[in-house]
Amino acid sequence: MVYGDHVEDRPVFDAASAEPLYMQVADYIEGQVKAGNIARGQRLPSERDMGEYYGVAYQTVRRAMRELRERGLVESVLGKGTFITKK
Amino acid sequence: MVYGDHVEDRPVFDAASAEPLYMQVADYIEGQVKAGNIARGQRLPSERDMGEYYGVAYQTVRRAMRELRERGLVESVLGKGTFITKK
DNA sequence: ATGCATTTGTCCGTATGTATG
DNA sequence: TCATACATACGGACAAATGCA
Repeated sequence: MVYGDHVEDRPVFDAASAEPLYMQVADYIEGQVKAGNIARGQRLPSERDMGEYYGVAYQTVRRAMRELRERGLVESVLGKGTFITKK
Repeated sequence: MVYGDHVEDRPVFDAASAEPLYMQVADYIEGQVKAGNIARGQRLPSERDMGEYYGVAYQTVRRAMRELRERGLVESVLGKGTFITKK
């Protein structure tokens, strides 16, 4: 999947929420995977692209990715990208 | 020496290490020279071949060669190859 | 003299990792 | 949180020099 393809509406994240932005992003992506909208083994868009797409900063996406790595949902490979773990 | 001849086990480089990959490669080759496993004046395998052999990208090998040139351990000649300096 | 293969050299694009303000 | 910069790493493409048939 490439951002630009229309798969679902861009989610709206609330910077004023008690829930940190990066957590909202992480939860959203986890939800997309669990809903089957993002396949296992699939590569996510670059962190920079996700930042633009979601309207949040690069570092916020990085925090979200770190969160997802800790949850075991994704794996990041330097120079290649971030991938949804097989299971 | 050609890679394919068995001289020593392929080293395993750790992409997750704090030590950059190119530095690990450079250090390994310097170690091989100092250990006498690679002779002075000898030509190294091509940078592309070393990349395949070591499981790293061509540009990463190039970076390692630059490091070794700066250390004075090797000299590169366009069209010919990279050679271990006499001293 | 003319190709052809080999090798180093250069550049670009993409991506993650780290650090700073 | 955001913006920016730099380092590291990979992949592809092309150029330049060398050597050989």
